[in-house]
Amino acid sequence: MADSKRITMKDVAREAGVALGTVSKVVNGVPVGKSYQRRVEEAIERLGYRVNRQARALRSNKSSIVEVILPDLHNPLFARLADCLCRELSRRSHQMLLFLTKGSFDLEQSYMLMSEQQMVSGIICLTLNPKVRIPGDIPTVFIDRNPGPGIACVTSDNYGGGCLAAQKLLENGCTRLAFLHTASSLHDETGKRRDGFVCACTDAGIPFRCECLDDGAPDSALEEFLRAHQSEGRLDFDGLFCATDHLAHSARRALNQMGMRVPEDVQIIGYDGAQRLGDQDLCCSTIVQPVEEMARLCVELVLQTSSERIPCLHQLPVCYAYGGTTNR
Amino acid sequence: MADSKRITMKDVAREAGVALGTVSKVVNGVPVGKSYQRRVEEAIERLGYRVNRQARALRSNKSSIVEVILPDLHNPLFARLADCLCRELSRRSHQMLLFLTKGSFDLEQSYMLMSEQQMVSGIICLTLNPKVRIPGDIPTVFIDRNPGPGIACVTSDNYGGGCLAAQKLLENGCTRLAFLHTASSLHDETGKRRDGFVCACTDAGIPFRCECLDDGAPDSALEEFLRAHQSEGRLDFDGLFCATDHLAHSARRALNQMGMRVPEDVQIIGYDGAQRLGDQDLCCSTIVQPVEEMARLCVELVLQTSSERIPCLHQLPVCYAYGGTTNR
DNA sequence: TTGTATGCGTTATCAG
DNA sequence: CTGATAACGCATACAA
Repeated sequence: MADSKRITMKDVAREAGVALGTVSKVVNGVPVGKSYQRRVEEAIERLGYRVNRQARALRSNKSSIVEVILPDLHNPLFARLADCLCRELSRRSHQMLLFLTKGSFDLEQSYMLMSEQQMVSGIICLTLNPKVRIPGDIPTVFIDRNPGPGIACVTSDNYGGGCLAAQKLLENGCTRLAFLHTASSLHDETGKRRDGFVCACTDAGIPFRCECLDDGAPDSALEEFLRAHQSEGRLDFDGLFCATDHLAHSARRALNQMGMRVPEDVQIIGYDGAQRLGDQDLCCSTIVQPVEEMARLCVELVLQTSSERIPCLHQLPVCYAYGGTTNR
Repeated sequence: MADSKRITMKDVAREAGVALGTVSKVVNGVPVGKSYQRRVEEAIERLGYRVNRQARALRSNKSSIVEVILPDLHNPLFARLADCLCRELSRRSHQMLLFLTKGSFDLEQSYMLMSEQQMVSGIICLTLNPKVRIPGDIPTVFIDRNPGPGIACVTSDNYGGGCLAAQKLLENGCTRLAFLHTASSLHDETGKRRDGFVCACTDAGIPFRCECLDDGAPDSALEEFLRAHQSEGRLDFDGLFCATDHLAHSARRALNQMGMRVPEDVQIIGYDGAQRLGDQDLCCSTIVQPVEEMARLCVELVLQTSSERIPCLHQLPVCYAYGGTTNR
């Protein structure tokens, strides 16, 4: 309203009595004569000049915007991820353009390709579609999905986490284990949670079973599963590893409704490290993903010059945390 | 890598054998000769052309990006807000550039002014700084903060919600009430939660007290408050309204640790409608904010042409939801 | 060193 | 209704 027209480099140049190019150099940190430097800086200050990023992007074919694609922000894990990514990008003078797919393959694909019209400097994404096509000429980092050689992937140590969950249940006195997951909670890299679990059980010579719940009606499928494994008021397993905290939480509730006590009758471990209210206590005993480190690494990888893309699969270590659904 | 250079309108024009301006018209839906229309569309399809939004923004001085400023995404309310805003913007062919301030006044201000270099088409923000300066020439919508005439503000009916909380506690048999909040949970519009609560108590002739907890160490301040109001194993109030679900959750935990039972000994109502794991059960009985509607309205207001900015304070209705910390 | 001129991909103006 | 042309704000190769 007040200032009807934008301040441009040309205005600064006029105000400082120098040429346009000189202003550009000062703005971009290119060395320039000492007195010119001062005059330009003063003019910038006086006029309140701010660089127009669109014009810069158009001209230099590079912007300070990174595109981030996630399923949603309801899942506390994704919310934390978005939070950390945003801060880390800010710290490195970049901005986050966020897209939410709700798991839709079509949306994943169209957002993925939107970079072609946006001139973003990179993409960080967590997609479900196993064969999403990526724009060839832009740095891309996947989370929990390994699209093949040359493309970076950041994930937690899912295999190790699966092992760790089994070990912790055994340490806590469990003798028969079970693993629960939904189809969507076990795509690509995260599928290794089961593999690690299975391996640890096998190594220990412990009986176990794995069950995949229908994504459509997980709650009723969950209840059905539990009833099928219950006889005379007891379950035929005493330790349960769930592929996500979300599932673990549902399982705990269903068990309580069936009159079973957690952790007395059955102990549960989830995966993610989701907290109840964002920054308070865990909602279950769990394998904690190092979200902050993962975010940092994603940003580092996506911003680094494409030349040095050495290792493409990055697995970050997880740890176990007590959250009330195990003995300790 | 594969395609070394971008496809531009010029390429399409050459391919279709028409002039540049004609392509632009087709792309922007401006009427054009039937046969030209077809030829251009075919060329676009054949070449896989996509409009360059930066160039468009530079030229037309308008982009499809809306800047959203929030404190963080750990708070489930903010996460839901960001989620809904993102979807709503998408639905209207816009993108969300997200900034997180963690409540820092400086960051709020600098992100607020960043729009000046980004050519965004609007700002939706939830800021704490009472006198943040807004860029004059860009549509801005505040959440939970009313910066004065002419600037749009979207909020839940905080006053009505405060009343409702008191009423519900009374309905559930409480006879002495208390209100708890932190400084940051009670800024500007949200302060009316207390006003409504106070008014309802006064009208009903019910004794009550209000207490402000130190933001720095809310947990210890909380405990101290509770102990001060406890004698012989009983509290001197039996109904507690907390300014946020977050606070309500903390209060419940602290009370449990002190050996008090919720809701038997004291009933608690929070504010927000935060869910435990994003889409599961409420973490306490609460006054639910209509987040989705608020997001929709924010987007509508920020995108509408600045001419018709009639009412500037929009209060959306809240409702009460049982979440286990009251009798019903 | 500093200044000048060109073009990034679009949109908008105006003359055919 | 169509086609050439001039900006938009900035970066950069090139000339001074």
